[in-house]
Amino acid sequence: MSRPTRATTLRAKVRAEMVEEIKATARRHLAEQGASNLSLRAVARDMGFVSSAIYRYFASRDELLTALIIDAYNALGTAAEAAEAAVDRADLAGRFAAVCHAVRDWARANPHEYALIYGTPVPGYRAPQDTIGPATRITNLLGAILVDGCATGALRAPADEWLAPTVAAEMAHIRDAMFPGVPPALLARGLIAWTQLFGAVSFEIFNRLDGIVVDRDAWFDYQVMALTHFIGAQP
Amino acid sequence: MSRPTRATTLRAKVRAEMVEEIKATARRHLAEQGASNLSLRAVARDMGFVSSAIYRYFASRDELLTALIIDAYNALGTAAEAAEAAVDRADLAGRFAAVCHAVRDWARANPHEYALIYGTPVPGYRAPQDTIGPATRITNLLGAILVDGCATGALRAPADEWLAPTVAAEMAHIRDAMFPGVPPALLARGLIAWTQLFGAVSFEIFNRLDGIVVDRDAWFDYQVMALTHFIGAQP
DNA sequence: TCCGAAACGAGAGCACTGCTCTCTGCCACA
DNA sequence: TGTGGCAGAGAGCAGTGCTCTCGTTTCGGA
Repeated sequence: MSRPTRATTLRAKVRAEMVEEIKATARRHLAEQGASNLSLRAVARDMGFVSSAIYRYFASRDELLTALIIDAYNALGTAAEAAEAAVDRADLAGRFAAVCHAVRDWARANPHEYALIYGTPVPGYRAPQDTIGPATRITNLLGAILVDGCATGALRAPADEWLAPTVAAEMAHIRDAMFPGVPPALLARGLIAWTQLFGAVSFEIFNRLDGIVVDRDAWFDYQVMALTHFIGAQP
Repeated sequence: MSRPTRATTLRAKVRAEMVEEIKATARRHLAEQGASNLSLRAVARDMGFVSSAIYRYFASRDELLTALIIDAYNALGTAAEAAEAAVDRADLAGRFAAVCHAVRDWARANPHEYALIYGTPVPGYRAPQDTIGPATRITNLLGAILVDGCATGALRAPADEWLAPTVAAEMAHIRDAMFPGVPPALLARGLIAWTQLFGAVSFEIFNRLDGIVVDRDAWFDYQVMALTHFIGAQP
């Protein structure tokens, strides 16, 4: 305990690099064959050693998948945050569109990783505690747009909206916990926008649009426009 | 060729029953463990015979899954059609709500089957031709509401909508092929409603709402209400 | 009514999977 | 500098999808 966790002993550093390398290889396999076919043995083989060696770094296949899930959430979050940060703070519609397009672009570039985090939950269910932090980066980003809009007066509650009492109460609770100053009726619309964003991206990534919509870019733009209007932001 | 296909020879009948029994058993396993863990051997074992016997009826595990997918589409379609048919034809909002609630109810009652058809596409991708017919029953139902509304004048194109030329052209094409009389701008909204419906149900079924929304019924009602308004139907 | 063909289920076997356990060599650390 | 602990190898277990072969049963056309 004298000099206990010398943050990075050489051994720890090598180990961390190994972990990264395994994840990178697994990610490559993922991109080629999807999550359900991800084989620990194949990953090990690909790296030139035997399958049991992987278990020095990940206790199980599920643990590897969980690590990939967390990385995916973070990659998506980073991409969206970067895109949103590049837009003028006062341009709420622009910020919203930036998030939407960043999510879609990342999903199209990494469809299997997107499926990993926004597709069917694979086993009974997973989502250990470690994943919820990275998972909320997108919602925080969207929520911040509402908060800023309300703070400057650019956004206000939709006039003629009626919320069921329980819904209104839940929205108020979320507002108090995370998004100060956003009226329940507006927050509800924000939640719908969040749902719709991932619904739209999932439909595209999971081939629901095949044979229906050809110009996917234009169609997505239209959907973003509709959502922008729905939350009351001025384009 | 004299009495050639005596539609149901005894053998054919027994065979068909066997197929149904295998599917039923597989469906049971599915409900317990999800699609990725569905084991042909386990299904066979459960039915009291050896795994190779299954291959007399299904050429592969994927073929069994495809059969289950088609059944799932049909079960969902039947449920939605029945619910919608029970509503007064002139009550467009009621018909729309009936479809939405039927989809959600069926999904909650059969989450793994829902995941099978609206979750991540499992292998590289499948969706053989046989699945697209049953898959369109919901869209036809939703489209018919728009068609009827336009025919009676209860629905009209949203006034201030601007569609990109390619989107407008694609909507016009879909209208001509399937939904006569529905203006492009309204059809586009209908497509968004369709996307949003399954986006909302998927979010609920795939646990995205955990820790966010408690009263799922009220929340879904609210979403349906917003969509009803969005397509211009009077509640 | 009878016989050939077709269908059927059993069983062994192949190549693969995740995971465990044991063994050995080596090297970073105290 | 000596060594404890870590890394990787390898064998092995139980499970998977799928193939092939082999008797048996049973259907149905002549």
